[in-house]
Amino acid sequence: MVHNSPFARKIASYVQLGEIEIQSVSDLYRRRRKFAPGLDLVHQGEIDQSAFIMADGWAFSYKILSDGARQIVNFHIPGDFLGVRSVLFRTSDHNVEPITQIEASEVSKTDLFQTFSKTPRLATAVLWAASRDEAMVVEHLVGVGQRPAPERTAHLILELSTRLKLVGLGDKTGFTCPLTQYHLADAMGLTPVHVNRVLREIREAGMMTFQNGRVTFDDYESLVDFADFDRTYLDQDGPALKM
Amino acid sequence: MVHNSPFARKIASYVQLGEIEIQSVSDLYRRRRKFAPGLDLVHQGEIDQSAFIMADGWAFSYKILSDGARQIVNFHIPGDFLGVRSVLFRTSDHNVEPITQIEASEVSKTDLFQTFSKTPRLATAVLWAASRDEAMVVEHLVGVGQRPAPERTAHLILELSTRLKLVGLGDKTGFTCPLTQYHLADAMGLTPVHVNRVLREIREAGMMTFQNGRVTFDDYESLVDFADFDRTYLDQDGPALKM
DNA sequence: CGTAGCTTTGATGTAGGTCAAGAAATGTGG
DNA sequence: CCACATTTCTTGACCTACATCAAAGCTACG
Repeated sequence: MVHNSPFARKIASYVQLGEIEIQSVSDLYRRRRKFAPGLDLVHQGEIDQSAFIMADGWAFSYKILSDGARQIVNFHIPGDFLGVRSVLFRTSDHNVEPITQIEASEVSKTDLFQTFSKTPRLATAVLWAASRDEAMVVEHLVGVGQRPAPERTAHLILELSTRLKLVGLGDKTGFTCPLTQYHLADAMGLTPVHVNRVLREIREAGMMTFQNGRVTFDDYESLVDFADFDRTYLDQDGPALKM
Repeated sequence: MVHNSPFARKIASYVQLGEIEIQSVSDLYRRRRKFAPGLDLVHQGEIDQSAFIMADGWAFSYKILSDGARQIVNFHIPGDFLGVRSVLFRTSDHNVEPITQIEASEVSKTDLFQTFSKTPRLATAVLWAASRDEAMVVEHLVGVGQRPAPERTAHLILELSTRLKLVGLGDKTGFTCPLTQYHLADAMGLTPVHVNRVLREIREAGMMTFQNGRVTFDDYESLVDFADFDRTYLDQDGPALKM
């Protein structure tokens, strides 16, 4: 039922859902639409932006510099609630583009605020998710600023794996992954050519294989070790619910 | 009076402050303490963290990797409200260290929520400030990922200048700046040695001088141009107040 | 079944890192 | 207010991680 949706599954792992919350989630969830790959669903500078709950597929948010360089800020997978910030506060300062065909529910500002006042617990969960996203951006900054390319790559893949496992996509052995090496490159501030070499290196070290739309962990433990990946990162110890 | 404080000044530029709001701000503001440079006021992993309103001095938030590398995530100046995220949601995932001696008001979780329910307009302003901080982190990621060192450096300094001007510190000619080249290096993912060379280059190009605790703009227009600095970045067109 | 988007590899270039060491500045105790 | 210590800054010589340029082989799907 509702709990089968990635969003509900994720939310439920943060807060105990009661009758009303389940109803609200299911309301938000019902109005799903499909979006084609490559067509931005959020763009920079737009006002009165909606938020989106991702139900299926992959997307990414990014910024473009005047010289055409693209920095991918984060990837979005099923269960993600994206654009909370733009909705709450003003114009969007970034773009969001689907990688695959995606299914997402558009949540208007009004809907969001109504849901918030009806079900404060849900509001907490949503804001908690937003705060998790922020932590991820910080982690990306740390990676790009301080980690060498191979470790950075391993770290990014492990982060994705962790997030995917939380919504029931993929497991310890690997996951299905529609990203191209160009996506990885723009997320990590590297060239596609170098990403390719780094992936080969990691593969030849027997740690992980990124090929044919699939990531396979050949030695998960070594990879975690190599990337210096914090296992508690993205762990939900739950939000400050007692408030 | 109250409006002379950097925090009130900044908040007032977002929302119209009424009687009650001014009172609240002034309440929060009164309980100031001094903190010595070098002693972290927030550390990673700590729970039930307070937020802080910076009244005077400079600080920075950062993360340390296991190999000792440090990534500075942002600098904090008077008027900044820091730690909103940690307070609202859980344990802190980063550290905050004062650069100079600072004066800051500690705002407990309880205080914050009380203020929020008493003065919703203030809540909006605070969340808006938090969202601005997030935008800055994204911009830092873009810089570290895509901009060459000289442009990156120019951009960071211009960002600081813009923020400082908003709270009445510094002007078009420059600002007082307690940052060392080590700070700049760790914020930008460069070595101090290279930062030094880049600063020289920028200085010799007649654009800006970073010396003796002061940044001087020798040719502001060229610098903005060189850094591809968006003049509307950090502009407050105001939050979504009509809600 | 062709053409456009990916991936892979090689040869070569360069931005920025590392190592080293002296010069300024800044701070501290007497 | 001066010696001395420590932290910053600056510069030079050299090195490496990653970029650039180029081209060939894959894959996919219209």
